[in-house]
Amino acid sequence: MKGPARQQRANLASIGVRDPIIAGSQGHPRVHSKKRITSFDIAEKAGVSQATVSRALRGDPSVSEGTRKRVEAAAATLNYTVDKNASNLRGRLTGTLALLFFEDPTPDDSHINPFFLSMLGSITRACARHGYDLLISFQELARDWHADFAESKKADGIILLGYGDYLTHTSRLEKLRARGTKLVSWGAVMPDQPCVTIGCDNFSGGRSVTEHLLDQGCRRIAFLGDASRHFPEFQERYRGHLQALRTQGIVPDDALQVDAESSQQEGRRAAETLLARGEPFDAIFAASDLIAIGAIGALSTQGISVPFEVAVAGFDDIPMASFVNPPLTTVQQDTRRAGEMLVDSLLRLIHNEPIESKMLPMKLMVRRSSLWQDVARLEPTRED
Amino acid sequence: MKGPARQQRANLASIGVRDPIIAGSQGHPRVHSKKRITSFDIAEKAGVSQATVSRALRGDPSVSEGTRKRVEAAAATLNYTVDKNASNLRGRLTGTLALLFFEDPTPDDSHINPFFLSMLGSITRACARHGYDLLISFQELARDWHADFAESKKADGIILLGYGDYLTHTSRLEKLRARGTKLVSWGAVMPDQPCVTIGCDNFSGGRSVTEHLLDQGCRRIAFLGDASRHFPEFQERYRGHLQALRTQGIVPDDALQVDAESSQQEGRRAAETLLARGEPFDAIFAASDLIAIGAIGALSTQGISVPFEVAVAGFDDIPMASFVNPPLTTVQQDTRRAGEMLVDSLLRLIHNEPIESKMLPMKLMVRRSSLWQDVARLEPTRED
DNA sequence: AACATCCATGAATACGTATGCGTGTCCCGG
DNA sequence: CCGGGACACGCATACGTATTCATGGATGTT
Repeated sequence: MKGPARQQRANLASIGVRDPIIAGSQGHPRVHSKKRITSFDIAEKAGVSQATVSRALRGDPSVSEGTRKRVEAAAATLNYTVDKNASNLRGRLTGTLALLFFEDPTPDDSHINPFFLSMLGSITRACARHGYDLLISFQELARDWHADFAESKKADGIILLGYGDYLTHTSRLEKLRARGTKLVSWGAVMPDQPCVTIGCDNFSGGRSVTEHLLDQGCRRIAFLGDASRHFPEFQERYRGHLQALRTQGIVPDDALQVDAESSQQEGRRAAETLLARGEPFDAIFAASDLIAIGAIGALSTQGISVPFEVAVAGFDDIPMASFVNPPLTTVQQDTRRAGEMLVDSLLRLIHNEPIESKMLPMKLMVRRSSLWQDVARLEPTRED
Repeated sequence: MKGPARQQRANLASIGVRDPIIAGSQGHPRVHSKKRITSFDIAEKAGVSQATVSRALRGDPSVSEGTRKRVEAAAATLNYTVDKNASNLRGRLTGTLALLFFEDPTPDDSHINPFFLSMLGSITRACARHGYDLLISFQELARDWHADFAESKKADGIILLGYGDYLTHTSRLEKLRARGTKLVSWGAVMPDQPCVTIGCDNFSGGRSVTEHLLDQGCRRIAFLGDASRHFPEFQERYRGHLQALRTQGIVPDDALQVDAESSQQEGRRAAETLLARGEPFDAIFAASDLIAIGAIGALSTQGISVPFEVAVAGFDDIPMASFVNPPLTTVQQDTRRAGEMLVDSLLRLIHNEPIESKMLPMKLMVRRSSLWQDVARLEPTRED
């Protein structure tokens, strides 16, 4: 026993000086009692030490049952909550995952791409199920996003989400990985991925769309979507498209491909470009549903009937797809499963369990927009 | 001066013992140099004290220009980022807002209500614009949500979002407010609100829908939506509906109101219930677009034509509304503006500026689903 | 030239929690 | 009656930053 030792600090019924051990120097008299309730208060109330409070509250087995109950009761009475900042500072985990969302290059600012909204929903849900919070942050591709989040320690891991080639910022990703930052990304699963990636099988998806259109008897199938390497997902879909064509012995015609990013405006524009070229075509494979919907609008404006004159298929199966007229044939990405996988993978990574990139299967959803041949012209307009 | 004083700590070129002042006892030799880079390291590198680093990095004007530059350079070189946990612990702000999202009572688990998804998007954007991060958390109404977030100090303020009567958990809200928690909510703006609320003018919106239907010549207008006090928004819409009727001297018929929560399933069920009652009706005012869409499905199944036999209007103007067939007449809530206002208000609250509840105007969007009377049966099916 | 002033900086904490280590107590076998 | 566990728990400290107070030097004033 060395003197009066450091008393339990507690600010419940306490006065003036905060910390007796240094009371000699000069304690700020801090009168305004609006202090935060801390574990010391709980400790006092429960008649134990702060350390025991901490242990009790986080379920340390070395605390006896009775003590735990008392502590919990005291905490409940005082409406005490652990300060996550302090907790995170001391421990090293935050119980939070970060979602970095990369904008489409065309931020039309009004609506977020519905597909990502859907992913957002499922990721949020998956996080909730695991007891994690989700920190969301929009990012412009140009910015120094890696710096902001890397070590700011606000999250235990990062999920990268977005269309486009954000994954090609390899140097940044490398830096992150070098520092041990845990991250997984959504996107095209490519051979030389700089980080673990979960994505849908865009290649197979693309192939099955084109196969379906070919089955309908279409022969000149246009592809609307940016096929450059800046949009790996689109590129994969395009590759699938080409392979399906070649399998049938059809030689792809470059004149039937028009670049477009994922929005209705772009889809409309692309379709108009296509029409302006004067190349005959009997089907459109749009790299995303939004493009498809925009394209249908353009065709419709020009009095071209879908699907009777031109069959159309999209990609993503956004909720809208089944409600447009005609209902849109498309490829469904299982966003629910995808979100879960992203979160699961990230959590495993955080716990140092082995994980690897994975490709999810896709499902072709055939609806009226692609039923080109001799199809029932009977039912004029009904929901699917 | 008491002895060698506590040296600048720095772990860059340092060896073994971490903290010289307690070196006497026994310092863990911590060999693995995977230590975090701290402001002390920057301080050493820049030849200043840790305090100066902190000041320089957060733009304290008392730091000279030269010093600041040197510090910034050092920080950049070492890839240093401020540890938000420590920073938040010391300062009292987190630079983060929390969004508590209350599930619809019917969590169909696959898709989030599109209206809220839209709000989510605009809130996220607004936060980003203000340089705040957004922490998202789903909540079940039953749970002790107030405890979890109140003082966990992960966020500077809270936005409450959800349909339903979560705002009536007055005791919880009171507790929060008593503790000085900053919060704003989205919802029906009612007289005795327990906290600042931003909401749309549901009453006027409801009234204008019914006025429009009356203008079309409809006289027996059914209302599909829960009109109980558990859904204040719906209730307000219903009140607006009733007022419009009474203004025209029409006596509301209780048989024309069917409870429904906001989902397609519920809409379908409600419409079936209505039909089963055998009461004649010539229009449906659905309390939300999802309900409306479900109802149209039910009518369509029974071979009842919309809008020729029954006019239908919804509420919310979710993206889908303009794409269903027929395009749905509805009331637009300006989610973009709403999200901005929520964030703005919360930030003001945090900065102790005065704010008050506010109601946003709504806009009636007339589309084909409600054009009941002598309308052009010409155009069979075209996008809006 | 002496003194008040201002500026840039350093020293010393506090923020609230988690945890390694040590200690007192109780129980049991010998 | 004693030694050795096992068990619960308290002590002291570190986590990394922000801020208050003190300080030393440069500048301005009479």
